[in-house]
Amino acid sequence: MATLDQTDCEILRILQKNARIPNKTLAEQVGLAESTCLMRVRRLREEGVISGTRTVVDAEALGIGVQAMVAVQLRSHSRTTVEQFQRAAVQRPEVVACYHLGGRTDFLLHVTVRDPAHLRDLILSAFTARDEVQQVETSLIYDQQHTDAWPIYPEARAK
Amino acid sequence: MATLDQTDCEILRILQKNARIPNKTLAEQVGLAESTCLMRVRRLREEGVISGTRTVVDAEALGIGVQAMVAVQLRSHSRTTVEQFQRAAVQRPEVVACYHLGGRTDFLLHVTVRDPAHLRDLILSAFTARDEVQQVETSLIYDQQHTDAWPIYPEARAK
DNA sequence: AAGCGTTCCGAATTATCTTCGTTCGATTCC
DNA sequence: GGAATCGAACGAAGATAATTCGGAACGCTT
Repeated sequence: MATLDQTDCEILRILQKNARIPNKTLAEQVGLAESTCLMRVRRLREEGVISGTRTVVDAEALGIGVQAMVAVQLRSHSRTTVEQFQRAAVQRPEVVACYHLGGRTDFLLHVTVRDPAHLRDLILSAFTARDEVQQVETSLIYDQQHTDAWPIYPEARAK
Repeated sequence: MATLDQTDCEILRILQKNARIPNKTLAEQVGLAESTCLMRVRRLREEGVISGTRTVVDAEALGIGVQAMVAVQLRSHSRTTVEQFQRAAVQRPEVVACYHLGGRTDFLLHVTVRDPAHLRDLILSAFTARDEVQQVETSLIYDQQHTDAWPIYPEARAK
């Protein structure tokens, strides 16, 4: 499968920052005709390089007063145990991200809750209470920053 | 400032999943006329409830072969030290997210790299080498899942 | 019940997206 | 070498969607 050329990278960089930029404007910025630009974007979508679009919302406006990272260690690392915990974790609405890690901690859960009391309830009922969980360590998120575009490394588009 | 009503929540839930849904379709799904729906979306944008839109790309297609969470402990917790480290971390292109935490670890960095060698180079040169850094613990990300919509708690829209 | 503000609607306008036929340059195949 | 083929790009026309606008319905206050 073809690799991403410079124009593709440019398109991806712009679209990552703003998914709703008009195709017309995007075409101008990358120096292509509208139709050609549209074709490239469509191809990127069809090939799965672009997997979706998201609207970013303000956590505070949603009533999310507290965010935390919850590090979880499991008692056993059998496939069934791991998968069972993961399923339980991600189906909690408060859990917005679930990272399965190698190393000391097995899972890192990014949770979004109303307030400290809500956090406590969530952790006690959803994590600590589970049999397969050995240890839970919660850290409040004071501040978070996200880049608006992921890096692109040359020779990309493996699949 | 007004609170989010049920329709707003509905709109936000749909837009979080798909930022490029046509306004026409969105209006149908929430049971509003196009013009009214458009007005509500515009208001949400103006009020900062919607802070932007992002295109999600496939990490593998970008040449990102390895992702990791890097937990960093600083030697000092003075404001200047913390801010200095944070600035240095986020300006690295490989760092796509930087969480400032309370608790044992000070920072959690989500890094995206080509391969294990790249990871090693990044950690040694960007983190371990820094004076303000006391300890670094790296965990590979085996798997990650993100919810496609954050929870919305009643009585929202504080500001 | 009248006044006021808010929310909503639908049609007309404007802008954008998408398709299509064509051109151009590079590569391959006689 | 020269014709045929392929891929990528373009621009105009047609389809689709976004945006604006005047006015109607609703709920509250007075």
